[in-house]
Amino acid sequence: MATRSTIYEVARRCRVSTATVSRVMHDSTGFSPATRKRVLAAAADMGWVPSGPARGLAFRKTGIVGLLFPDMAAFSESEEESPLYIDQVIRGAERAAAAAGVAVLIAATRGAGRKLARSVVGQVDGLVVLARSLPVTDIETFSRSVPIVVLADRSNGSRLDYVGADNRGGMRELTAHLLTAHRFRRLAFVGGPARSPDSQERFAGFRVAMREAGLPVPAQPAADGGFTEAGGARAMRTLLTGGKPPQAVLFGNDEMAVGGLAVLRAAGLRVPSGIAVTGFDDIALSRHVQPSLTTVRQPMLDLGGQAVRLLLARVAEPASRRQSLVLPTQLVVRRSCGCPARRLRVWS
Amino acid sequence: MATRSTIYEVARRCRVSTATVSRVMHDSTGFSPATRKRVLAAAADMGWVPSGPARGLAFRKTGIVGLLFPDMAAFSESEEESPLYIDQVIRGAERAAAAAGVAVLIAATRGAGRKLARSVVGQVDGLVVLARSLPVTDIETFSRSVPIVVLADRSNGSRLDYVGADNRGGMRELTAHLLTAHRFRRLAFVGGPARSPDSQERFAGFRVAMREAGLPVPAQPAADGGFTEAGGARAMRTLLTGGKPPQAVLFGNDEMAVGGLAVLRAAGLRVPSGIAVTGFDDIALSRHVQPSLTTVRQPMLDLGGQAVRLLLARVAEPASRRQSLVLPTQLVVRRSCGCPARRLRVWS
DNA sequence: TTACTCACCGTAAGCGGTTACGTAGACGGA
DNA sequence: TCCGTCTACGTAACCGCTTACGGTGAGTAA
Repeated sequence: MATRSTIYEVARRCRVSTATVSRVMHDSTGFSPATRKRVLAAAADMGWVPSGPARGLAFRKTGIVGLLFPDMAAFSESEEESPLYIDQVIRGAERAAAAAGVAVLIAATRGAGRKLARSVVGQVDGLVVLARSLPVTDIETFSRSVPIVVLADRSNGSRLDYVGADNRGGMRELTAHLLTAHRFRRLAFVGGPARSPDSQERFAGFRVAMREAGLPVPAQPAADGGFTEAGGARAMRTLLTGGKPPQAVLFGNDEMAVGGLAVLRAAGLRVPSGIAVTGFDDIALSRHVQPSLTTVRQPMLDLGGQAVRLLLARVAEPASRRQSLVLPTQLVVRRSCGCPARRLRVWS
Repeated sequence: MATRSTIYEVARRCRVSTATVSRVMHDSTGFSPATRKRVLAAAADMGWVPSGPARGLAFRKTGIVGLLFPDMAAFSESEEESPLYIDQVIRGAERAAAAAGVAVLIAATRGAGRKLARSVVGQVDGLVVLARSLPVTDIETFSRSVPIVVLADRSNGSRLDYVGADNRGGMRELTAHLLTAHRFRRLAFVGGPARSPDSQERFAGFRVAMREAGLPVPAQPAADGGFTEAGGARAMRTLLTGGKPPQAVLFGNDEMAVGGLAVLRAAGLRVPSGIAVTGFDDIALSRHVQPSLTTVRQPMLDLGGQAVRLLLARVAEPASRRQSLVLPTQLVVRRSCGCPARRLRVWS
């Protein structure tokens, strides 16, 4: 049951050589229509599927690209969750890959998984590495055997292709919106994990906007919410217990903002009239929470898609110049910042 | 740049044979501690990663399991989207796989992708096939070369291992809740795509509950929303334009329910006082919409996880008896059905 | 000394495909 | 008839790794 047949068996079945079978399968030339028919028929009714490893070995190409990502949620120790947008990145990557006829091998490196990562590297034609899924030294090592594009983390491997979103620009634009359109002055920024490049870049954008407005520029985020809903709630509470609460809280991502909103609701504070709230990412939730969340949209599908496209380009042309792609973000103004309600979007 | 080195180069570098290198790498026996050290050092600083295809060929195992799913959203023709829960299934599968040290090869078969599916089959030790991603005949064919477990679609291959959620039971329980706790009598069921097994099973559960309550049992869903938010909105509108509107609308999944809620809000109808609404799946959104959505939780991570576990079990023991696993669902009572508000969950 | 054991290691035959190269036969032209 | 060309195949080497098997030298017992 479930026994793979080989090309030899197919060949024997229709009294030709394996070379002929192979040729027929690649619809190249060198066989008569009659043999073609026989081979195809034999292959079909034997249910023959060519061995991937064998082809990979002969071709020195597997037709697979790898995608490594952190999945911290699987650690019970750390409450740190994998941001929801990873799913979207995977989807985007898969689509771009499918368009090129290649499949995607995914593996989470939960801090440890060195072993698995190695085996993935051995299997693929190229690798997309999401931020914080692999120590820099490993990326360095692996990039010696396989092309790599790093996603959303420019901190490492300046030699490598890079794709990321314009976190800085996005947060700067959002901050400027709060500063100019709403004339808020006391803003609090809630960061994600301290070592997360996303978080760092967004905080940097916040600082830029503050500086440009001539306001005091904090050296650190006002609180740290670890990019999780629970963490956002905790951060919100600490901000509330301090002295004078801020006029607006900028959460480093949407999930934290959602947690923050729940705390404010429970505390009887109105959003945005009492305090304004914003997020980042524009996850599916954000349109639906009450009040709807002002945020910055990250082109999540595109991140995955472009990463794969870049990767395939490099696989095809290994010597080409290094590419660095920063995808634009988009300010999404909804209710939670204090902007007037707009007509609800109802599906037509 | 990015050139793979081979085991021969490693062997030559430290003046041993490839056999020895291989032995060291598998920490089997047959070498001195000194050679071990040399080999390890050489391998490390050459950045050698063993070729997956070569290993796969020699071992007749790749250490990869495949996951095939439909991704209809990529079709512009059909508005039909891939349900959000696919992401969760993928995550669950990846975790279970990682626990066993194998990676997951994912590929969407967008109706067509026969070619890609074949190549996936050739690469993997086993395959998980999500409902409606492959015609039954293909599943049949592929199962001759590789173990397959089908996910969420019991319609095909009774010979194959199966994992699914108790859609029928879940919808039956939910319907019974509306019938007994709320004493609703006029219920409308909104289905997904007609050929979706999920949709069919849920509708079946609805019918069972209706019959048990002695109420008229519809032969068809009251409307069809294609499992999408937009489709749910459309379905809701048609239900509203008919004669006497139902007291409660049971959507076949949460996404449609969310679309329905938006329409009701726009139409000025209150939920649940004017009309009750329920969903199915318990996606992340459902807790956050207004009013929060009463629904049935599907163990989405588990679906993927158990599928992979079953698969690996069969790979290890090909002759074992066929397994069929139906995971329980869980009724999640929130506001949209008319149950009293409960304390909001605030993260502690 | 001889024989035997054992640790350590090399040789080479696969695994299942691809493909460069060789060849047999048909056919046409001189 | 002979030679060249072209089509339709077969032969066998190779891709990089694993592993059964055989070999060598040191140590040990007889």
